[in-house]
Amino acid sequence: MKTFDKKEIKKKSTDFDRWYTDVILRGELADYSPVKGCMIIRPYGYEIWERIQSFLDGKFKGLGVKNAYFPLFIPNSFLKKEKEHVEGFSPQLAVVTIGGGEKLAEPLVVRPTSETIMYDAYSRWIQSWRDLPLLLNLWNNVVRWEKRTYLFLRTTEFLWQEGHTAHASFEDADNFAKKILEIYKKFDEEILAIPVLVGRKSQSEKFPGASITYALESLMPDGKVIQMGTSHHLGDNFAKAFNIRYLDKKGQLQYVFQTSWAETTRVIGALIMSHGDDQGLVLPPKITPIQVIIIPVSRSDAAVQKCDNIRKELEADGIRVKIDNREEKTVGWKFNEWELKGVPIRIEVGENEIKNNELTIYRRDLNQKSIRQLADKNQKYISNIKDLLDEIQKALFEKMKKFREENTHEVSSYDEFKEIMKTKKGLIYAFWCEDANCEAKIKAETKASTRVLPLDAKKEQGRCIYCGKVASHRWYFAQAY
RNA sequence: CGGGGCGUAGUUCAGUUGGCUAGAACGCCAGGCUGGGGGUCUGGAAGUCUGCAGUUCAAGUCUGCACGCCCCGACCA
Repeated sequence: MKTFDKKEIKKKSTDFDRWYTDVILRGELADYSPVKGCMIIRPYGYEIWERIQSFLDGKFKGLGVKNAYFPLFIPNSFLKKEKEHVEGFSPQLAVVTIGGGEKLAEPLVVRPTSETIMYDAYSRWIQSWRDLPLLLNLWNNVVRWEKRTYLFLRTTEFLWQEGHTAHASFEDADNFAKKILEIYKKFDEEILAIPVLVGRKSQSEKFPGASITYALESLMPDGKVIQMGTSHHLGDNFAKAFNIRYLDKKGQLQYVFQTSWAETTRVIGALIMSHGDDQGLVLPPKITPIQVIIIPVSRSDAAVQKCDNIRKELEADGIRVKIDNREEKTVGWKFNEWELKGVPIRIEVGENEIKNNELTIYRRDLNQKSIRQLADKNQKYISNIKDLLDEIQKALFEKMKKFREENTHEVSSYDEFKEIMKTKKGLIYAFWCEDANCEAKIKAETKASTRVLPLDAKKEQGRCIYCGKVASHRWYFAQAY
């Protein structure tokens, strides 16, 4: 018997970056493409994206948001209308200068984000207070010419949703931006089982053109942090640049206040990193394409029948279940394959199970096999499996939450700060005077940047970790992906 | 965009001081025996050795240039 060559996948603990890439490629989530920096998302990975879309789309619609589509190409001049915006995005743009064999009069930018092309339309569509709020969302792709790429986390082209709303007042816009944050938080924590920190970005880290950027950040097992989503309060910056005005009830011409918010295929990267182990992917039950894989160990009629009975019963209750009855693969091969692909529960059906009226269940998150006796032949499997899926979902979240707690360091000296960044990394919670200069120096010296000021942060008295001047809040710092 | 590494079968790679009719393993295809942790036997298909130019009787191997990919930094969701 040949043993599985574990060298095909590096260990998560010792070769984290390599492990991450191996798991994606071998798990058939994605593949490299002929175009540098662009990735192919394979069916198994795309199915995860579809589940993400389906959950978020439903929640957005619950807030009254409608989906729309805007063009891939944006006139170059549009981007220039908002000063910070163009400065932020210029280095990353792909620009089309030739069309149909002829040089274009005005270059077209491949959208890096759609604010400008949408708000040009908004300026025509919004005339009256009755037109507000205007709540639109796009499911599309965007292009940002990244110098260095990494599957799912940083690719030149990526998929996302971008929501864009216009409101009558600053407060309305702020409330909406925060409602979106709640949706993202619920999604990240309850569906992806990844705990997030929710807060506000510093001036230097905010979206180019925004007044306030809110973000959700998650700590990964290697001690770095991934931004899981953002929700921007754009103030009236774009309204002024694009002249988006409405007549209020008193007949006064007013600028609108806007939000934009996004969550991308990047979260799939976070999903892989957060839960995976040396065997491969570990997918939370609520997001995985397949929740239960049934593997017939015997080829007897009785075993085949039993597999099919289990499948029908689980399917009837909405569980995503699949039988792997491929003739050409051996049982051991199938075990390894579905572990690599992160299926939460495996049910093995052979002669023992039939004879003893029991179920052999393998839990992917714990890599543990257990045998469950059934009281009689008519007892249903469903409650067992449903409860177990819930239990796994919770266990994955709790595990990550515990990890975050253990790797969040409240520090009071810069030496301590530096020491942590040099060794175990993780989240650092420390006073900062909010001077961009201190922030830049800390980043240059330790790689840690400010991540967020928690939404519920209380005002305290302290001294900036770097310069020692008076500081009123503690911020989260970490090295970001 | 800087620094490093590498381009040979689908994949990972081997290929000696230049001698090649270019190999292995895994994978793939056909069939047999199997089946509780990547099982096994037999047979088979598969290559513009990244490209271009040069040196040479002879280039996968040496030289130059180009292109591509991977890794590490700065930029970024």
